[in-house]
Amino acid sequence: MIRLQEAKVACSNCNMRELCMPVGLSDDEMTQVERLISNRRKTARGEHLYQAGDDFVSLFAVRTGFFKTSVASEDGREQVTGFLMAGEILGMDGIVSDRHACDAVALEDSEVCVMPFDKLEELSAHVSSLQRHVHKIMSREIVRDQGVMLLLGSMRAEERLAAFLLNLTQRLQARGLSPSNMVLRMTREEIGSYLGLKLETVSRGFSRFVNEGVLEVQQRQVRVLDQQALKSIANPTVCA
Amino acid sequence: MIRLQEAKVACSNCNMRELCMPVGLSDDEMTQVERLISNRRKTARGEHLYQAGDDFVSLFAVRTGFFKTSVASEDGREQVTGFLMAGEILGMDGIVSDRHACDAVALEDSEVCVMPFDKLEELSAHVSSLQRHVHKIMSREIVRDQGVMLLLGSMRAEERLAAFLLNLTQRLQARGLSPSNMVLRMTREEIGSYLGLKLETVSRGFSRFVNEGVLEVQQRQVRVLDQQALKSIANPTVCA
DNA sequence: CGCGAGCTTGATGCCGATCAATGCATGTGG
DNA sequence: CCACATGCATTGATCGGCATCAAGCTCGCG
Repeated sequence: MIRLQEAKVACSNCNMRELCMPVGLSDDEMTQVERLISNRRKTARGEHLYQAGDDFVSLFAVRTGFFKTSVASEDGREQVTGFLMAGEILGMDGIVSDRHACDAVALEDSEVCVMPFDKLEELSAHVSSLQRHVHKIMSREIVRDQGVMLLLGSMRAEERLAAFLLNLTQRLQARGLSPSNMVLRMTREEIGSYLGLKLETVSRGFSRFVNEGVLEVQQRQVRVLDQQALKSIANPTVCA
Repeated sequence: MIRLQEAKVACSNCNMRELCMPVGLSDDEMTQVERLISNRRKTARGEHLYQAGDDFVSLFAVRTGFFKTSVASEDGREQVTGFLMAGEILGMDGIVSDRHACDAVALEDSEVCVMPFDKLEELSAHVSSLQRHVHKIMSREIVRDQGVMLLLGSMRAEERLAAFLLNLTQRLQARGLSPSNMVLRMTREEIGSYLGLKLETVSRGFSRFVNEGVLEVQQRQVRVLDQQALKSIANPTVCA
């Protein structure tokens, strides 16, 4: 009889493998990694995976679903710092002080693989490709953040929006999904927070793109009609 | 006879030690770390320590001097992503793709300790406190970047400027320097780029703070007269 | 069905960008 | 030592993009 517990999906079979797992592991090493992350956790839409101030114990790999991360200033302003989809890693903000520095909230019912960080460190001391992988994941996050700074510091509203949409299409494509047809998991307000804009500005941007024939938008359903146009908007001088 | 080569300053004697070195190393481990970073490099004011696209080989610890890091969009806009002073670590942007993703430029004559990254990984596999330290340094950078996003995405011009000055005072204080008396190493334009503002706006902000009795400013010489006022400007609701 | 959360769209206003002129310090060559 | 150039900073005037305020719309859901 099948257990009522969720059926285990091993990393070696996981279709997100190439996104969150180092390549070139031996069978033995793979087994060790699978033991490390044998634990899973479901997070319902709207629930926190963790909050600022929580003890840091584990990193999380998104298996299914969609998350946002956000930081709040002391006076209550919230800044969305990222949107995360399957195969991406959450929680690295907590390493430095053993407490999480931001909130992570599921924007739809989601499931993550739990990776206890002390175990991850221990194993990566013996498996150099895993060690390298951990470093690359953290470095990737640093580079991504620099890109967001560039966006927030030097782009105008419609450029930001175009860059945001392009980024989404690329990440969907990397997962074998349609890059032109997507359902946004977040509200206009959350997009605005991420992009340093008000929700009305985001909405107007979408409307403008629709009028220009770049997008079709129906609520959160977005279809990219002219990816090239998006690129030229996001990066005017190069693509004009 | 003393060698004309620079006299070696061992990490164990370096006054930046507690900033860039893990605590609790045994003598033997400390020796290994010192061997790892035995190499130094001087960078004259205005010169690049590295540029976007350069092969990534090493991390760098600032020994003396001052750096900025910046990313450029394809159409040439530049965004300053950080200012680095003694004891801080440069180069982690290069790990993910084995190429540097940003530029690092010395804003005054500077010297860095060179830490070959493959050696650092090898050693950190054997010295767990070093491994942990590397992770913390990268995590700290991620958290810092989130703070900059919050600043760029949700603060107004004078709030940004106040937060920037407060951050500088804190870092100077951590180095045993006067938190109230500082010489800015960067131009108004570079401050503006970092804060997502134009240089005129930065200048006007300084002038306003001077009128309000919060600062004294003479060119790049800045004296903080009222740190509490700066805090209440940076974070209006909490400190008002 | 009716409520409420989220979205769109319009009117207005303000903050910071832009444009422009001047000031100031440093350096360089006559 | 002065004349001039150059880079950086300050300050004023004006402009424009996005925020703000406000009203109505859509859709999912109890």
